[in-house]
Amino acid sequence: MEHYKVGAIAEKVGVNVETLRYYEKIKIMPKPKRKESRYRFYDELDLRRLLFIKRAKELGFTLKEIKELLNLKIESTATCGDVKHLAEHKLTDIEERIKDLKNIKNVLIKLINQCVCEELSTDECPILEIIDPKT
Amino acid sequence: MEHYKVGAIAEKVGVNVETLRYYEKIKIMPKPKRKESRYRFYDELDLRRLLFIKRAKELGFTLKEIKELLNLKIESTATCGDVKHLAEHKLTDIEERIKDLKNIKNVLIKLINQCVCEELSTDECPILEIIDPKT
DNA sequence: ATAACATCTGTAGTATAATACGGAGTCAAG
DNA sequence: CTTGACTCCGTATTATACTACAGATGTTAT
Repeated sequence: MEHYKVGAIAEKVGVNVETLRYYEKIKIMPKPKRKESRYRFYDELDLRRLLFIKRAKELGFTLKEIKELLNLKIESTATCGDVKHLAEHKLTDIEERIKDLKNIKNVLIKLINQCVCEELSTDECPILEIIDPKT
Repeated sequence: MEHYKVGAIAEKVGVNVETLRYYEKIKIMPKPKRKESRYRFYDELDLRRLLFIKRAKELGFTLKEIKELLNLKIESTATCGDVKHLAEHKLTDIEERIKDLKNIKNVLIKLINQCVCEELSTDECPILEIIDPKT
């Protein structure tokens, strides 16, 4: 199994070393193993987790929400319903995000295609169509 | 044309009155008209703009990025190429976001379907499949 | 073996995006 | 015509998410 010192994993993912310590403190990353030197050592699973956190943040999730996403797993029949409920809620949220991003995408495509330098309506912002597109 | 005092538009959109003043200060919302009372008055266009800002923020854009999106418009042949370039860049970004959100969506769906309370693999986090799905 | 560099801990500081507060002016209902 | 709600402005404070620093210890390349 591959393993990384804090500086190596930080560089690989493109975050600051201090960020890793911070994530450990707020318990979004687990406490890594230590060598006799007391240095932190991370593995592939940590790497994937960190990559996920980074991307989810870019997608607009807070660290709190990301923590929830990462803790979604079915542990027993007892909690199964709760987890399912939470996951369904997240799913709805994500479907709405996708929908809205697709709207933005369409407006951008229109904007780019208009960009053949035709005459255009004065100073109207095409982006505003996103929220309330002209039918 | 409909018009709103600051409290009215704030409530309609679901933001704080102070937030509107803040957006004005950082120039992401334009300076609204004032009545003799010096009260701010907003119109439908302001409303749409504010709604867009709110949603774009939830989608993970910073206020700086949202400002850029809102300023995307083709003003003259001179800047046409630049705007097109910027818009294309944003488009790529948005397409990647959609792709990643769809991955998360698929994992959540799988998770929800597993939720018929079958026996499940120990304590593996299914969410980690998102970044690097098992082929 | 001795620089140069990485990591350790704890604490302090920063950037972004609000959010709150104080004291004064404005509006609208009874 | 006053009283309570709304708005004004400037400034201060807060929450989130880092980011930097200091001083000590551990590692590595020559």
